[in-house]
Amino acid sequence: MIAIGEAARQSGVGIETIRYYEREGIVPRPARAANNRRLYSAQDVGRLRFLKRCRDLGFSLSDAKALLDLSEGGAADCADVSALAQRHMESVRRKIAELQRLEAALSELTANCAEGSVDCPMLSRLRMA
Amino acid sequence: MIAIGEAARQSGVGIETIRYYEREGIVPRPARAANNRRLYSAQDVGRLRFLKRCRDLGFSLSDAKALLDLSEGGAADCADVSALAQRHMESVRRKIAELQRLEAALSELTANCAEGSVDCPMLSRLRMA
DNA sequence: GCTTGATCCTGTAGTGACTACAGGATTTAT
DNA sequence: ATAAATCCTGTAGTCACTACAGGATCAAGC
Repeated sequence: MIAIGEAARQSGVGIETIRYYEREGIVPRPARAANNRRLYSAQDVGRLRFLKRCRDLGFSLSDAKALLDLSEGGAADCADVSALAQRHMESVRRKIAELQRLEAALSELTANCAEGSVDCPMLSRLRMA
Repeated sequence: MIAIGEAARQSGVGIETIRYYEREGIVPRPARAANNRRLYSAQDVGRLRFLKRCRDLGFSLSDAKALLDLSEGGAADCADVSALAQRHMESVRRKIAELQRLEAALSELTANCAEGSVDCPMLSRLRMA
């Protein structure tokens, strides 16, 4: 059993974030030492590492929690996991498309910029009625 | 001079958002009718439309405010505008790259999924020590 | 035994950019 | 006269943390 600082180091999840996950019920309340300090088992650290990986993959915290629950539930519902991941992938793809739209628009707006024209072409486009 | 609802319709900025911009000092306080209701001029609506376009291009509210200030300052500093836009474009490109990384990782993780294997391959990867 | 620094605790408030009420006043249309 | 729409102020909620404040405890070195 290790202290919260060591659990943070081993899992990659920050100390304050671990306490936040506990408050939010994302992870179970850990054991406590006689001095009231939190004590984490290897399984606790495993849960935190799992959550960290989900977050790094862009899953929302509630999706990460759902995946964790699926992972700990006896039946490893691969289909459920896959569906969740597919939905997330589609949202990632939509975000990429949206950002590419932004990039194209910005690129076009700034194209005629910095040519020393009297009125900045980007600003006039943004001002258009 | 028009009421806030009409200003919202004409600018595309929501009523609550307009009041929020006013509270935050993004736009000047508008005129008021005798009954204390806000009254917007064509210039006010123009400012809101300008901000809406900046936000739709992904600029932060403070960047949008900076662009608005540049737009209203006498000297249309095209170079400043361009620099701001370039910085924003780079952040957009970084976000695209990050999301593409996510997409690739998700795609790889789900590749072997839904094959009816005993243990879901995505979950086991997320659980790895 | 004492000091110093590291670590831990609880609880609260801040972030960005809105959004959603609550509870009330006034205006417009029927 | 009444009903529906619009407006007002003020506060709280969203997401996922992050940053304190203010204190307690612990470990290491002298």
